[in-house]
Amino acid sequence: MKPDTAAPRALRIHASIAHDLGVAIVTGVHQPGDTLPGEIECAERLNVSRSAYREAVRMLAAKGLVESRPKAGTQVSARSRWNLLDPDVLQWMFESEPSEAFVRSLFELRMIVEPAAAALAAERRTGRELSQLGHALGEMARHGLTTAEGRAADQAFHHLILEATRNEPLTTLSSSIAAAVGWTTIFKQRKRRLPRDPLPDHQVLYDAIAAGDADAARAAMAELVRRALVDTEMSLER
Amino acid sequence: MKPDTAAPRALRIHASIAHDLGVAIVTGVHQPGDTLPGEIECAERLNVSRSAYREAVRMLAAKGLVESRPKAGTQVSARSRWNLLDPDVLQWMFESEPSEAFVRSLFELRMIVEPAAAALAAERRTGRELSQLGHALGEMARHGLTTAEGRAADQAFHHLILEATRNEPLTTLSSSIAAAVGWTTIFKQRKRRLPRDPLPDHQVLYDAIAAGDADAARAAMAELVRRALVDTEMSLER
DNA sequence: CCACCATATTGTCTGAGTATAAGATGGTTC
DNA sequence: GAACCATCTTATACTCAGACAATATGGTGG
Repeated sequence: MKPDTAAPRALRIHASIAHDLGVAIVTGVHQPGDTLPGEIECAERLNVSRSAYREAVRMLAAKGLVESRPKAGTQVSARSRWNLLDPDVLQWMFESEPSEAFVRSLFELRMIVEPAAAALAAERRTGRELSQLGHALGEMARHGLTTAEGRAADQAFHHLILEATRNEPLTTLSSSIAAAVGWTTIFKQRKRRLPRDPLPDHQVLYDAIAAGDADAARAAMAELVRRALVDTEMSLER
Repeated sequence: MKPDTAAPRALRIHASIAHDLGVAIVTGVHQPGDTLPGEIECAERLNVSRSAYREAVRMLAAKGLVESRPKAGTQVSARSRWNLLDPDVLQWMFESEPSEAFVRSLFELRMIVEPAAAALAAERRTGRELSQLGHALGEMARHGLTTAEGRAADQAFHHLILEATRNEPLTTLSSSIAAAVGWTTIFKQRKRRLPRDPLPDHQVLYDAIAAGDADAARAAMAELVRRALVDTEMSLER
């Protein structure tokens, strides 16, 4: 299987600056309301051209992190203007120990959205999707969650459920959050033993979706999210 | 009262190009997978400099609408990569008659999220927030939903509820969607008589939140979202 | 209190050169 | 012969530099 997306080997300069600046903002190095130094000064300090720096700032502005105006300079926006659900912003938050309050907020949102998504999927999944779901479940069982293949199957499983909801915004939302949260979890936890076998819960969820039982699917997914919260808390506390 | 955000009088060139290109993409003029003409050609065609055009593309890339790579050019990304919950993207979608399926998806998501938010708000609202909520409700009653003041009070009412959830990501999500949907609704409907007085429903919601009754708040908000769906459908069908 | 103005800062333009990876090319292996 | 792999070419985005324009701030004067 070839990589589905040919990602650039190294981040472009503008992207890497956007990343660094973005991280600095979400971690509070630059607080909301702060005015960044001028373009010329920043660009020189980073040893990049003004255009590269400007493109980075435009990206952050597109994500609501900063606002630029002539004469006023570039300010860090109020948190309420940040696109907290932007995949990049989420990733930046999780790159450096997000506050426990934020993580809990995110899981609170997942707890609202994902069980509802599972219920929709149970009602709308096609036969084809069901069989793909079954295949992913089988792969998870074969390889286990400690292998790359197993984790890929896990992600495929959850992604298939989202697609089965036939709801694009909901799919976007859930996969963004899951990606950011899940990535750090598996990264920090790879040595640690998983506290409990997650497969039975997945099996229950699969059965509910197969049966078209929305309520059972909702309950099973709620249990899975609850487990993910526990795992994430463990990996963040240490 | 002075304007809370000093918005630039006119959109900057890069922002206006990002807007136009963004609309062209979300409306399908440029389909996912399409490769845009080169920077030089596009910039010339639009009579702008390459840097302005590039900054526009960078903004769209930050929202997941396009992907640029040397030699390959700039491609419109698959819909699954779009940040459908980005406020700008949402606004662009609603600027030109979104598909009914998309609108229904959005309301399906609201129907999942907003009642849950109301329930959280009922449990967590402070006394101060409650009194502000009461004030907003009073302003709505005084001015009615046909006046600017009344609509401002309505928005304040709903925003206060979101803040009371103490959940930033959830607040971001709901206000983005509500802004995009609400904006088009009031715009297209301003001449039309509102089909039913929305105030009683707001009153019920307020009472539930005041009483700290999560379930009642959930139900009341569900009713409000249902009404909003009807209003939006009416304004889009015509 | 309002109107005006100076000026710092971002915004825009031009033009040149570099780096990347796609796609063609040709060679190698089964 | 066909499929695979290494190499080269080249289109394209990427980066840089420097100049000028437009904007809105914050002060100044009426």
